[in-house]
Amino acid sequence: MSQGNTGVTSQVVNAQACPVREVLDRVVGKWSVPILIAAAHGPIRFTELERAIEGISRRMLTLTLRNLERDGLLKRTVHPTVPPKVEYELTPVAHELHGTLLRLTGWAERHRVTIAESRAAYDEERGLVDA
Amino acid sequence: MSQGNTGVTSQVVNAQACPVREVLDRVVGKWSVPILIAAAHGPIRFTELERAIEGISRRMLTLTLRNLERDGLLKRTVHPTVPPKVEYELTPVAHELHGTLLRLTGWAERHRVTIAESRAAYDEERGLVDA
DNA sequence: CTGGATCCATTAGGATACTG
DNA sequence: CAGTATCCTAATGGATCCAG
Repeated sequence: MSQGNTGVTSQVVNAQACPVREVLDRVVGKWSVPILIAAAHGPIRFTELERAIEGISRRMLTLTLRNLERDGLLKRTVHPTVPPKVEYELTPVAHELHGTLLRLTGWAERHRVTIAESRAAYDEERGLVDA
Repeated sequence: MSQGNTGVTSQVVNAQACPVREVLDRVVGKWSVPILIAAAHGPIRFTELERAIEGISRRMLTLTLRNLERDGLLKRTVHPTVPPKVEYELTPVAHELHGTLLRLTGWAERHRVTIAESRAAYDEERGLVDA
């Protein structure tokens, strides 16, 4: 049991995670998750996203939206009205990811206190052992 | 259906994703996922991780391991032998995350070709429409 | 073997101002 | 409303050398 990794793991992680990591880095990037979750309930407008996420800059919202659209995770629809109206919605591929993202945030919610405590304890041991 | 986001989403994303995002940024960071997956099969040594992940620098491996240990996701065991032997293994909290991480990489594997194609198509439309 | 420390290049990302 | 462009700082991360 203590040797379950020797020689096998390297191939699993190498061959699969490497091309996958590029995808994941993009999809699970800093702002991608909240955007995908916010857009999961239906088409959502630029300004709505900007307010919903709070903390995101207009610049990063634009950049992340572009990347998600480029990767085929978001569908961008421009309504040629005045003032302009642009809506973003998940593509089928992104919808498939939604459940997993909820699991991810669910896990984070359930354990965020425990994690914070662990971090505090760790810092205390190393920061001011006996001062 | 096209208005499912108005006013409701903002609270969902704000109140939940914000504290959660800090946790996620750390856990789903660039190198955390491959490390957690590689360590899921049982205790694994520093050098084994270094070879298994391939592309990670010794520095980033150390830093990410420290963060994961600090957050209580990895348990670090030092065997006082010579030469030293250090093993990392998932904590129960991290084990709870493992299934979700596999879903995540599974999704990335299934769609990475589609995503690459989408990206290429997007670039072609904008890069050299008729040149 | 398992790191820590330092230096340096790249990139992410905020602030701000401007536009169709 | 929905962006784009520019500037500038902070963080990321590789390379290298040193150490218990």
